[in-house]
Formats: sequence, structure tokens, C-alpha cells
Amino acid sequence: MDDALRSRPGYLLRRASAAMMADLTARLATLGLRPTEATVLMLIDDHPGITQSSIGRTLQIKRANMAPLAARLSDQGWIAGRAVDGRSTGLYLTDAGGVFISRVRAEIDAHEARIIALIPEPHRAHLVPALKAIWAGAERVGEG
Amino acid sequence: MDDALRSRPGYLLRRASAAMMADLTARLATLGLRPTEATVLMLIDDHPGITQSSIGRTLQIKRANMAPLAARLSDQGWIAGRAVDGRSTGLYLTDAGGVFISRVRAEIDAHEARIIALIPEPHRAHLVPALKAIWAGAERVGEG
DNA sequence: TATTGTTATACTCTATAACTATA
DNA sequence: TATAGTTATAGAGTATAACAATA
Repeated sequence: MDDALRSRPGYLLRRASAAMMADLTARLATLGLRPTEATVLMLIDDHPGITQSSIGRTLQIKRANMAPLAARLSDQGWIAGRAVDGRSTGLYLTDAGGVFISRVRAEIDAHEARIIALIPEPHRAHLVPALKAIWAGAERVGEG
Repeated sequence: MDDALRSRPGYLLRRASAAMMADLTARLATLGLRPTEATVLMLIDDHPGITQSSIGRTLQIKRANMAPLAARLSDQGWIAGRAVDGRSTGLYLTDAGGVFISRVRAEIDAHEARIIALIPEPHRAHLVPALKAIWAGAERVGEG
């Protein structure tokens, strides 16, 4: 209905992101995970022993919100912690989590592949560099 | 820190969108508006007499959420309604709203221009078509 | 002093359900 | 029977403040 909106990059960014988040949320719901939880699991898999604070800095999640998120993954049996020192806890996948993560990665890979497939070939290679530049530019101004 | 994440289109889409939303939110806060309210104002300006339901369908906002949103814009004095029939109300900008909208458009135009400027020139022309394709593809599966 | 983890809390966005009135 | 508008409510996501324990 509204061509003015449908060609604005900002609005399109919002809508495309929301649409893809809905796709990812639906896929991960079959595994009992939310998108952020799945991303955290993958990060722990890639960086065994990482702390809550470090995850939060990497994924831009506040410490206060990491606590219940990690607790939920722990309750589900996918992660466990071992004390690094008196105040930090290194997080690791449990044995069950190590098996589970491959299903998580499969869902996310399918999701990412779908995004790529939706883009007409001439534009395909340009999306990632364009989005990286937008994100990087915002970081530069917004947070230093 | 995490290169695996930083080259995934899905994750980048999320982060780029969140970063740009933060930029837009900050700009519009100076006018006392939230992003959705500004978009609704522009839509009413482009389509005088449009109803709440029609706005909701265009912008993918639920009827239940349109009611307080329209009430807030009305309380601020930017819009007013005239009955179309017994159940529908056409929305229009007030005189004050008609003056105000140019400031809203200026903020949004600056925001959109900033996004474009952040993208390196070789990739610039590809973002809008790529995002359109992603959004359209999602619509086809998710709701069509 | 700064950092880690935690709890409590609040605000926004988005969603469903249920209702009234009207077409 | 379907649509427009409204209210109440609930779930996520994200934010700050304050605290204890530790570096």
C-alpha cells in the first residue's frame, strides 16, 4: 500500500529483521529455545569456559539479563559452570548440551541459508558487507 | 570477538536493525515521539482519512495496539478523527500536526540518509532490493 | 576501586481474548 | 457474520538500581 515506506532502508531493515526473527523463533521453538539462548549456547560451544559477563559484552546482553538466561539453560541441562575464581564462573556445555548443540546449529544454519536464498543473486554478496558497515558505524557513534 | 557471529546474515540483520532503531529512537525522542508513532503520523499525512484498522494492516500493528497509540497522538494534539460511519473513524493531522510533521520528516530523512551514508558505495544500491526480497519472501511463507 | 553475579523492578513492544457497536 | 474500536492482560526483550562477594 505505501510505496514511500517500502523503499526506505530504515523501515525495510526493521521489517526484514522482524520477519527473519519470526522465522528463527519458530524454528528454535521446536527445540525449546529462544533466539538469544541459542546464540549463547553456540558461543559457549565456541569458547568453553567463557563467563556470563564476557558473553554479555560479546552479544550486548546486560549482566542483569544474563543471570536468568544462564539459569534457564542450566535448568534445561544444556550448560554447567565451574568456578574460575571467587566471583567468576566458566560456562561449559554438558554432555547432553554437546549433543544438543548440533541440532541447534542445524536449525540456525537452515535459517541463515533461507535468508541468503531469498536474496536475488545480483544483490546477495552485498548484504553482509552492507550490514556490517551499518552496525560498525552505529557502534562508532552510539557507544564509543 | 566472535567472527562466526559477525558474518552471519541473520545476526547482522538483528544487530544492524537494533543499532538503527536506537538512532531513530534517539532522534525522535527530541520530538516526543516513538518510531511507530512517527511512522503512523507520516502515513496519516500521506493518506488523510485513513482508519486505525487500515494503518494497522499497512504497518502490521494489531488493532488492540493501535487504540492507545492513536489516543496518545490525539492527546498530543497532532491528529484528530472524524466519523466515517458508525464504527470507523477517519484520521487527519490537526493544523498543529500539519506543521509538526515537517520536523518529523526531517528527523526521519536524516536518519535514512545516515544509514545510506554508512554503507560503502559499492554495496549501497543493493541494500534496499535485498531487504525487500527478504521481507517479501517471509510474507509469502509466514502469513500469505 | 572495579568487576562478577544476582535480585528486584520497570518500560516498551507485541500478542491474545473478550467485549460493544455497527456494517 | 464480519469488521471497527476498545479494554484488559500477558509474554518477551531490554533497561536501571542496588546489593554482596571478590579481584
